[in-house]
Amino acid sequence: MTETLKEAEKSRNFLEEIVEEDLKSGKYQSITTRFPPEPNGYLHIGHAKSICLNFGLALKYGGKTNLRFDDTNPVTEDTEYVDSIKSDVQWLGFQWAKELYASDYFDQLYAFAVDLIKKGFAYVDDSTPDEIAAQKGTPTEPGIRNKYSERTVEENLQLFEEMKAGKYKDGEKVLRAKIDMGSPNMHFRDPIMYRIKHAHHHRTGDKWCIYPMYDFAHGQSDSIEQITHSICTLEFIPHRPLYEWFIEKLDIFPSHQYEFARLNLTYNVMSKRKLKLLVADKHVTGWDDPRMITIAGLRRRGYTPESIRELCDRVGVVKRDSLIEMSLLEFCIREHLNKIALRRMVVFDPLKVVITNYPEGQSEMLHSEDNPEDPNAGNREIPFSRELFIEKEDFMEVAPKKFFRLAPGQMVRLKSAYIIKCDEVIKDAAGNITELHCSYIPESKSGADTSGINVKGTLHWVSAPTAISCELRLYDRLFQVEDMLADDKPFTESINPNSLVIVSNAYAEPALKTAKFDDRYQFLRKGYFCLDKDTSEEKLVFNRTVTLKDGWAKEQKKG
RNA sequence: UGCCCGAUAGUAUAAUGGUAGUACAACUGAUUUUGGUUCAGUUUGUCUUGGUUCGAAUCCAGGUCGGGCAACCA
Repeated sequence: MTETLKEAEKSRNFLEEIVEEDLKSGKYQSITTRFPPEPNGYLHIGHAKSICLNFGLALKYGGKTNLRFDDTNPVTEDTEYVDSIKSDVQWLGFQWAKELYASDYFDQLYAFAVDLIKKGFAYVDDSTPDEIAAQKGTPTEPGIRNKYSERTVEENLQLFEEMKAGKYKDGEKVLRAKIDMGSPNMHFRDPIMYRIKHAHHHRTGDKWCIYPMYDFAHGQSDSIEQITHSICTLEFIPHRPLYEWFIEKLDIFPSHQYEFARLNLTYNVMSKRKLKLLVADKHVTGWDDPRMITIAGLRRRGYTPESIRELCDRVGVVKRDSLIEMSLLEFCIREHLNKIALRRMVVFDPLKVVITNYPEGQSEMLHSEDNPEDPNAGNREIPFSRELFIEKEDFMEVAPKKFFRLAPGQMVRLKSAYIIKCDEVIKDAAGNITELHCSYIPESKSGADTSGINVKGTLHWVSAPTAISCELRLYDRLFQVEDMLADDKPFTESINPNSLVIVSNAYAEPALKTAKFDDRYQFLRKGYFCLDKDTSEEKLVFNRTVTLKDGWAKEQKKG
């Protein structure tokens, strides 16, 4: 074990420090956390950070984590989202102790509300939403209490029961906590606990027409489950005193809330509302469009759970806002894919090459490693013949001196095959290059090279007679603005028009005919790819997960 | 002009009163049958002003800057 690794092990984030202290002091024998999504959209990579944190903490310290759906607003929620969330959490590699729903606690929550009414801490308010907002004051001016706050306990009890019984229409009445209309914390100005919604709930059906607000559901749900560490994002900090107030007045298990900074990524939006809009307005093909930073999108794009967990590990857990560079996510996926991806050759933009000194009709099978990083990955055979395809961009008629590829009179190696020399450039009447005539060095066969020739460049290639056609989907960032949160424009105006480029007819080596959905591929010198679900009998479709780092592109930029 | 958070290289994070370190990014170079990988190296940092202290990124005070809070959303 190296010195630096020891150091790294010693370094704990602030939540780990809190948990360790709580365990050490005997405050808790073991910890329980929860991941509490609202089933109103698909999970994104920001949720992945929360998932890794909540499940990771419990895993590290021998505790449990519940998956609890915060389903207190029936009009936005749906079982489609419940299903997707469950499968995404599992795909990320985590297993919850219990699958729970805030709606499981509706009866208990109602009883809690009755308890608070009896204690004089809650009242039924008939004001309209506008009136309530007006009476709330502003951050710099205190609010005012209305006459409804003076209702008796008996009156409140009866009215609340009538609300539950469906006697009133949506918005006609609310139940409010009686706290402090002059509090500098806006959340203390008699927050709404229950509102009337005659809406069908995805789990409780039509049993209820009143639903608890987040503030009156979350802390108590935590408490019911005996959550020891309730971890949420920074914007809930002002809610914490209220979270504690309800628990104290109800005199129930004291869960505690801790806040960390949500994950932000450059060139991305991290808001369910915005992601939903991208789907609804068809800027993308769906929640699992490979350009989306949803878990489903990343999965389809070819990201591995390992790489996403690695990112969440690396970004850290702190209380200050941050914006993580996409290059870190790309580093994480390249690091993993480099280890596991099977190497294959695919020509995106073909240029025909005829090996003039290779006999017509002849062919041979060449051996190549499936992954040079992993000797256990095995080998495959690649056909070689007189007619090949190489990448158009790998040939230049007039080449700069650092161009280590093909040019008239120049030699390159064909990966796992022979060294070839470009003898002649064939053009059509319009002057376009149609093919290259090259000669190969028979003694330069890969693995048995006795030619003594050293070449700077190695190209990928595909034998023409056995090439198979496939479609390639090349993805780029969905947005053009680095910091989307700081951007004033409507976010849809920053969409990258080139976020998807389709190569409809690329040539692949025959081994890809049997490509599998779970396998990851590196198309040599091009990038990492995976099979897309749109693949059919007639057509193979591959998604580009991420490009390879491109040193040549950098060199060119320098001019 | 209220209240609550926060501030360490380009980005992110560590140092818990005692040598400012790590990763990503960038840049050099070596290796390479992927201009990939790998390896070696370089550049860049404690918001500010005071105070406490032998000693401050760390503690205290003022300021500056950034974020959040006035949904019958979560």
